[in-house]
Amino acid sequence: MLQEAAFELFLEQGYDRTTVDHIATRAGVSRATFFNYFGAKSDVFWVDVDDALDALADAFGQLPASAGSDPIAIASNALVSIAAEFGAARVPWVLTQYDAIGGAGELQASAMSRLSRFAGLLERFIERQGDRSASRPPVDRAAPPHSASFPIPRAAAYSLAGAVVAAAREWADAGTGRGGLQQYVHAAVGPLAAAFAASGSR
Amino acid sequence: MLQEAAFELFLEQGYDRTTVDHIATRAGVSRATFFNYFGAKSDVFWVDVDDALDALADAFGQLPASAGSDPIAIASNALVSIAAEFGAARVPWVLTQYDAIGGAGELQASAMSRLSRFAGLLERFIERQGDRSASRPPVDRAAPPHSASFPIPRAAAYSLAGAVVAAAREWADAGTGRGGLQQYVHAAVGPLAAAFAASGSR
DNA sequence: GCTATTTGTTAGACGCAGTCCAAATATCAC
DNA sequence: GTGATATTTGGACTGCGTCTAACAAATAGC
Repeated sequence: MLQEAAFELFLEQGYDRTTVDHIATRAGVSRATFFNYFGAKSDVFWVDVDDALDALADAFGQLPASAGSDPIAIASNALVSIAAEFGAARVPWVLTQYDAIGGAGELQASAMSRLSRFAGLLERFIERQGDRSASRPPVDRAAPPHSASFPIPRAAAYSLAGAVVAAAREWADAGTGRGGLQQYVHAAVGPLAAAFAASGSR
Repeated sequence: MLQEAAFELFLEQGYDRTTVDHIATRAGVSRATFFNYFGAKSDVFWVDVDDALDALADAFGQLPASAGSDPIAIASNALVSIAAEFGAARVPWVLTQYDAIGGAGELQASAMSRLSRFAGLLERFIERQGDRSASRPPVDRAAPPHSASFPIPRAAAYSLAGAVVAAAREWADAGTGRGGLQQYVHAAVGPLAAAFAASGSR
């Protein structure tokens, strides 16, 4: 309802010219109430994505630690699985409308906290899964890296996160014949899972 | 000088309690002058990184298009090469001090524009290099992706960008025995170059 | 049903980043 | 030194986000 009011107004008059007061008035509440529901004006963009990140955190929390399995492949599969819930009709509104409404700077500024959370979830998951694998040495952070000792979880996590962002952008840009997000995520993360698996076994 | 003033004050009283007025006064100029040099308060964090991105854009602009060469490997090499300019003593100040000064939210909010620029440079470079390769079909954005037709430049660009971010974080976290950034970047992007090369040849 | 407590909304004050503009000052070329 | 140009300045302003006390609505207990 607040989100709907915001989206209507953004389309009518652009993001920058829409104030929080406008949104609150359109929704029939006070401005202070807006801030009870959203931490910032730009948070209205991210409801679906934040929900998906919650779902991902839940999914990771429920996967048992599997000694010997490839954590990056497991993480990739979880990503593809979450992506399955985003059919063609469920593109986050802002991804298809941001050109029309302006506000790309704000969108960008607010995206990083989501990306950072996402990468953090991936990293911690990969680390946790990887901790059960007896073949991995402790990470030595005080020394310059050699290829064999670079902490794979962080590089893998950030790369996967980047690939998923690329997939989401392709999906959003694809127009009405886009199908679901899953195929895009699968295609984008596929090469990475293989690469880090090959790298981690050295 | 404005940047130095800002960093002193951030250390003395934290990012949030340091206003632009404080910074300007410390530097002996007016507040309006601060905004002649920086678009936003948080831009003081990013001078070195912005310079590095400029250098990367220059490097990409000077590399000739090479038909048949692997653009991702070339891009990776360019990244490693730029990273060579960041010796142990040249860690961007904010990467080592952000815990001490607060302001992590602002740092994050301002990071995305840099990351987005970075990924865009990579993507356009890879596309431009790849355009000379007769073996690549035109990208069909209206159809759902299959592995063979997924637009590799974007996925590769975003993944590489992510990997570099991971490398930079490792580097910053590594403490005083860190050495230069180059080794970290090399280790992080290595698996990716191989992955997308293998994926692109299918 | 009545009272007390808890929860949610509101109006308004405030600080501050960022925008904008006209006036003041500094710099440059001749 | 003069005139043109460039830069800085002070100040007004908007809007986001924070905070608080007052008020309203919902809930719990008797």
